[in-house]
Amino acid sequence: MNTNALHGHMDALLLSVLEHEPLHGYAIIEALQERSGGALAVPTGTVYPALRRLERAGYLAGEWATVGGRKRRTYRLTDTGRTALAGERSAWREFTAAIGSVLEPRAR
Amino acid sequence: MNTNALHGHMDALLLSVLEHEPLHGYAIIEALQERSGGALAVPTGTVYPALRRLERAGYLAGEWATVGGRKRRTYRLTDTGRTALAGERSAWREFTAAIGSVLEPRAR
DNA sequence: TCTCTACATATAGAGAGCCTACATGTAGGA
DNA sequence: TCCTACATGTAGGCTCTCTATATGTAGAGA
Repeated sequence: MNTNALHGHMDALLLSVLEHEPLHGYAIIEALQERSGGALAVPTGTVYPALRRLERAGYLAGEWATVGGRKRRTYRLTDTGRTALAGERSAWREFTAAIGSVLEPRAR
Repeated sequence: MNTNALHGHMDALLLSVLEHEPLHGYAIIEALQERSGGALAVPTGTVYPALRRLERAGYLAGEWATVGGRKRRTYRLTDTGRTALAGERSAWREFTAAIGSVLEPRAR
């Protein structure tokens, strides 16, 4: 899929994937791919900077850990992030409704 | 609505609005607003360059006309554009399905 | 007559955000 | 030893949308 079109929806995706459990970047990428049935192949060069951005925004809290000799930065959703996620969800519904009404008007 | 998030979907919108009748830029903007129930307020600085881009791509054919003393550039969908629209529609369905599956997973 | 609003198109420059390509390093299997 | 999976990160480029601005006509109202 042309993930370029994600423009602006990446945040929602990342927050959503972290809703129920903290994950590190690499695992987030895998989770996105799995949850979307393989459709979302988001490159690392997109995800890591985005996670930093969301952390700066206060939506995520990141923490370093070492597992099996490898360093990981695990992110969890903050309360502010949880609120933001709810906002992103309703924005997504509005967005699809608006585009959908133009693209696939119910003939009536 | 944050039309910035339209990124990449503008083309589909424009092609779709021109599917059944040729329109000029200003009328296209109004049609988008009307069809979306007021949700899509796309600025002229976005639409006019986008129309030129689609014309260069061969999806639209534009023609000058004068109506009531005002000059208009009326665009109609070409055959190539019609094919592109079909592609945009299926891309849109894939896109929403992918994001949707991450954002609002059917709890099951 | 003057002014305002609607109609109508267009460009320049800024900003956002995603991408490609590259850099770095560990662990484990062939 | 080499390759693959795991794991994070930066630099620079590109595309597309936005804001702001410019230009001009037609018609309504003061």
